[in-house]
Amino acid sequence: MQNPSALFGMVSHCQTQTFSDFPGLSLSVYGSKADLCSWRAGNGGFGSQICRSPNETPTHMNCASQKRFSASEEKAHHAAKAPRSCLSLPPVQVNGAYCSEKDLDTELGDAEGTLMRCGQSLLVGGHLGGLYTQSLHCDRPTPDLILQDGPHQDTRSCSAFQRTLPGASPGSDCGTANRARSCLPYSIKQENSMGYKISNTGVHSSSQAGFQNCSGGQVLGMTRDELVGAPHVNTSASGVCTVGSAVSESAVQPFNNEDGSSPLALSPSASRHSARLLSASSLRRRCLSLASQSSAAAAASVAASSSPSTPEEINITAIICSSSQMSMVACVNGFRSNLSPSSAGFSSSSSSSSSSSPPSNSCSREAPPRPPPHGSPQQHTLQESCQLSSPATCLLSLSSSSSSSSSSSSSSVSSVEQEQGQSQGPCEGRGSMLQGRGAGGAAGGGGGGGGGGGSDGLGLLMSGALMSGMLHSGPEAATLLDGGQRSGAVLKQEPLDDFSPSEDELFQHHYHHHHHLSGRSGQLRQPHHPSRPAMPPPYHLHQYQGPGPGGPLHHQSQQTAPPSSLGLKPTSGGPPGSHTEREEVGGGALVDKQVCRWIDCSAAYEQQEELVRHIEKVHIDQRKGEDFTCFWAGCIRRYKPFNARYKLLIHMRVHSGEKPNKCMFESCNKAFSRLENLKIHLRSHTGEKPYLCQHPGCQKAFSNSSDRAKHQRTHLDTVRNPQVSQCFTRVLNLALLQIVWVVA
DNA sequence: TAGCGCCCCCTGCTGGA
DNA sequence: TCCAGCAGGGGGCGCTA
Repeated sequence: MQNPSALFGMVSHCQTQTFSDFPGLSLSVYGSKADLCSWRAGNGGFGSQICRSPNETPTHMNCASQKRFSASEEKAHHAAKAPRSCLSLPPVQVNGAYCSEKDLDTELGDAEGTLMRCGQSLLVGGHLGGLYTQSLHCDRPTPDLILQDGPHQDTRSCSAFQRTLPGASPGSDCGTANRARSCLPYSIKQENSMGYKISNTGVHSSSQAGFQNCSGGQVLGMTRDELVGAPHVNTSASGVCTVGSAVSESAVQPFNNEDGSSPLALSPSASRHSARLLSASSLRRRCLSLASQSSAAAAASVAASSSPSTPEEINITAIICSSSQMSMVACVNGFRSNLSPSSAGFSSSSSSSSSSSPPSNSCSREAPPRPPPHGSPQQHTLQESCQLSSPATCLLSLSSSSSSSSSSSSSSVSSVEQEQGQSQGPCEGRGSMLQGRGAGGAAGGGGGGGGGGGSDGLGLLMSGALMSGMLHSGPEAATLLDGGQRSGAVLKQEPLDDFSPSEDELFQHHYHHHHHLSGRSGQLRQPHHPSRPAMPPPYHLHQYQGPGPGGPLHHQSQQTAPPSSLGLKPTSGGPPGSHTEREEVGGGALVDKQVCRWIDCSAAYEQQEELVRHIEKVHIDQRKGEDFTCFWAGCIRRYKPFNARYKLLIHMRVHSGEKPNKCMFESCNKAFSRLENLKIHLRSHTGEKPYLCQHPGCQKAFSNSSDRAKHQRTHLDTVRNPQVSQCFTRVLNLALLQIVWVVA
């Protein structure tokens, strides 16, 4: 059998950052959904041949997903991989020490910043508490040494540590993208895949070049449109990289879904590098998973740019430039959140960020209620007492700021936040989402939430640092640590989508309930949010008579149990029964009611079946040709539409608790909302394990592909490199010191 | 032929043993 | 580490207008 080292995982959309402190060491971020399954068995010697030839086809892959390669996918693969070729690599030197294969075999596993020989793969991210484990694969078709996302199943995100050999010439066989990065050994390539688009090579290369060449400060000072429209930026003198058009493409676009468009809408041109589009959420996960790596990278950049004229600039630039795409985005967002629409200088904004806002993202439930809604954004920022360090918050910040800059006014965002603040205070249960939005909205609002945003960025880095166990002690560090921990905690949460549900949900619900509850708060809400996507039709379900006998029980019962119905908890897709409320009926008995939490709907039923019918009839069927968006309060999808009615229908089972697929085995009363899950469950009865490990020589079988994927990653985590680990340890320490210094 | 519904498969994540 | 469950996304297939 052919060695499955065929590396389909490469995608041209990548960014690479080099560290002047470590000549020849650079960080690249790759990504592609097409990075499917394959790994290197490791039988090649150091500097051995790599990769696949441009003519190789996916049929060479030893991959469980192989069969899934459709013609279009293959095309995508070929388009993406064709430019790549394989070269033999000589041993390379890292910080004065040559990396031997032995080194690679023994030290590389911990992931953060490791070098690999071309063709090798390794697992990264596994140390992040199981958070979004990723793998790297070295597939550098040039005489460079790369660590790059592995082609295994966890292909949705990729990061790579690329080490370029000083003086090495770009691989002649490199495609446009490769040439782009090869020509700029000290550059950053940002993955453009992020889902939506990244189009063709030409565009990519140019944008990538822009990314590689622009300075962080420049970029941060730019608007999203500028980022998009100005892919070419001069290279900073230090060679420190850049957030450039890559950010605009991969970071901004994916998260800028506030227009109500599906992710696809953001991709006018199909990507030739990715057979499948990535969801924004998955992208964020990816980015998050790279946090720790980015920390190290950040430190490297910090070291590289260690001649700061202004601390803020230096630090921020370092942080941002050094971050992986993910955390880079987060940091950018965080700092961008400090910028007003007119956008003051980057450094100044960052300065205000670090000085005017608490470094820690404390979330105190005892925080005083928010001030009146008409405060300035800055006031808002300062008054923001609950800034969870959700990276998604940062992402949202960017999204919000981006969208707000182009389509919605900052005031609109602020007003919503203020509404939220008024309605539920800064830290109510839904906080993680709402605050995320809050920060994001603040960012869009022109500086509001800047502190939070800035902290978020730091939080991400700290989070990564924490994961690496390299924190320094001290009050500042402790503060950051707290933030970082929070960040880390939030990182594991379901990523915020393009925008928080909180705004509309809260508004809708609060508006609705406040009206129904005779204005408990007495604060009138604005009926519309200008930046919101199309809202569900006004069903006026107050008058709707449900299909069930007696019709729906209206929500007035919420007067006695409003919290759950207000979606204050991120039940998002949450636990079955989250739609259930307990209502006191005549005689004092408590009866569970199946409450419809569709926006602007207050129907409640005694029977789940009635609720299911209600949802389907009223909320799904009436959607007709509209996008299939779930407007369930607190739904984690944040109004992101499904591409098919059926999928919305299935999704609604999450909220309704419907589980029509029951296990037919005796003594097994389990039921499932999806047939697929039932089938998987049945395997536990039958003992069927159709998923076989594809690793040569491994005969393990699994009942589901997920387990197999995890297992297969263990095969990748076999190489280590002590030198590189030391490098990144050092880099990480530097980054942490820098962060502490900035905050202090 | 396009649109739609349905299904299948893959994937990621989580929790528990 | 493995098992089990949940849920989303992409794509294929068949039916229908």
